[in-house]
Amino acid sequence: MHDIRFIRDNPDAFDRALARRGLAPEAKRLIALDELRRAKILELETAQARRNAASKEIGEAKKNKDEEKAKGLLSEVAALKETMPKMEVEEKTASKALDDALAQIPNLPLDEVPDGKDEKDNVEHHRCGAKRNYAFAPKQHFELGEALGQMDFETAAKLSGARFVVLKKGVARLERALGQFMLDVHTSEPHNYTEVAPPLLVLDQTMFGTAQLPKFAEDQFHFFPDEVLREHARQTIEIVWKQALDFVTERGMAGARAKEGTFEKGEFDYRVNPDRRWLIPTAEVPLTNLVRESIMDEAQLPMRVTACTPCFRAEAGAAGKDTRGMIRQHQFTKVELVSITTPEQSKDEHERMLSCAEEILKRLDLHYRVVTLCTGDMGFASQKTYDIEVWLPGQNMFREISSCSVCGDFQARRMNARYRSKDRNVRHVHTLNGSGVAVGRALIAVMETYQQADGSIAVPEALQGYMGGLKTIEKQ
RNA sequence: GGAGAGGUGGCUGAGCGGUUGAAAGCACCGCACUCGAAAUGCGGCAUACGGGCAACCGUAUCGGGGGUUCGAAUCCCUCCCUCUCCGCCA
Repeated sequence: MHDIRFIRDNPDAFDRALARRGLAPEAKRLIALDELRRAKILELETAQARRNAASKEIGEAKKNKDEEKAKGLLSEVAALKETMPKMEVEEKTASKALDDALAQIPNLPLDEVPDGKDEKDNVEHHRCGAKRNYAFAPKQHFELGEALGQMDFETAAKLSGARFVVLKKGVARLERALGQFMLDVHTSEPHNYTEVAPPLLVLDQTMFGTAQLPKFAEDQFHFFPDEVLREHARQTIEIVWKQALDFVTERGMAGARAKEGTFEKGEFDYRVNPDRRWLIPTAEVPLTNLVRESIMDEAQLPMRVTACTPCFRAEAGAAGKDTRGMIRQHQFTKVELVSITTPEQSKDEHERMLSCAEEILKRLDLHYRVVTLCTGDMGFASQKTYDIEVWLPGQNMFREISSCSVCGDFQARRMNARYRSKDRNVRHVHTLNGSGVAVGRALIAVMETYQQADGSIAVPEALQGYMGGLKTIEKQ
């Protein structure tokens, strides 16, 4: 969420930054909404000030037994109160219009972020490790997993539909080992993140805080309690029934077809609904919101937290993409890193976070590269993002395994997360998040990288302690 | 799920219809005292929004929303949350 005062003071810079993301200018429209809002506030507050002053005068007049004066004031307040409800509604409407518009606008890229349209314009930052040579044609992870009898997509589809998997035996344990290993690395020196086990189900305002809402609702899984859905259905039917009745009364049955499709949905607010819960698409959501609506002490910053959680994504826009294998699932495990910092700390923290994520791949001895995302490929809340792409020999390409973003105060504004600086001022914190790393995709990378000619998987040294000393995953 | 108690500033805690944005204490900041520190004394100390070049002024906020009233932290309704007891349950 942007600060409207910044936009007011720097409309051209704001629009130029949006243009770098390939977006149309917004400053003029936003400033107009803001002016309307402020005019309405002024109008309302002037009336309230008069009402309050008059009320005090009434108190005094009554104390002085000046009934005449009290009466006059009373009628003045009565007249004022006639017009005030309308002002209140107008003020609320104007403020909401501005807030809604602001909530739809993505964060601005930092100066050093490369301009570009899509992932083809991302810029390689550096590489680590090298492609291995195989004396055979390397297979993809699902070929390996299915041949081992430890990765079962068909059964998963029976249970849950497409984009789920059932893991078994060594492969299941390998996934667990990866998560444990990553958490252990991040919670010890020198990374020093604090381990957190957060809720996986969150409220609307929490999803709004990290900017999954309102714009990306279709990418998420959510649910309402049954009684809320029943009530909604009841209201909708009532409204449709009434509209149909009105229409028929007005024009007779013959004209009814013409109006097809125009029946409105009920007055069910899909934007903020206190009865709704969302499955988290990433632990970034609960971890970042840990500090929502609070004022931190500067001494507590930077605050670093990590969690290993399941993540749930509807993958609505990815129909037909990566349909084979575990690359793109509705449910996957991920270790997430989140830092809460002061504005001065966030840029260094971003580099630090990237190196923490890289450390995992180094210890697993996986080949990867780091790219700086271009303006057109960055996420909604991000000011700057590094992706880590791991080499998959079976797929013969680099695939994203981590994404580290610095969000500035964009999320902090939405969450109202602040800190008290040493000079006693209260300011918004900066937030950062990154995968450290995606466990599902790390599993894929390990399987494809460590595959052997006979289809077995060598267990990386760093993981053997987590696998009870197991050195090879083989068919059983 | 049932019964009861309660939600006030960073914390503890008063207020229960009219200079109460809110006593008092703690914490914190400044000053004095001191070679320094402690102790003590004096002063300061909420957030957001709006207006103003500024000094400053206004509005809102005592869990959320709604109502009564000229006026609500105080009265009424409703929702949420916390605690205690009972029931159910992984």
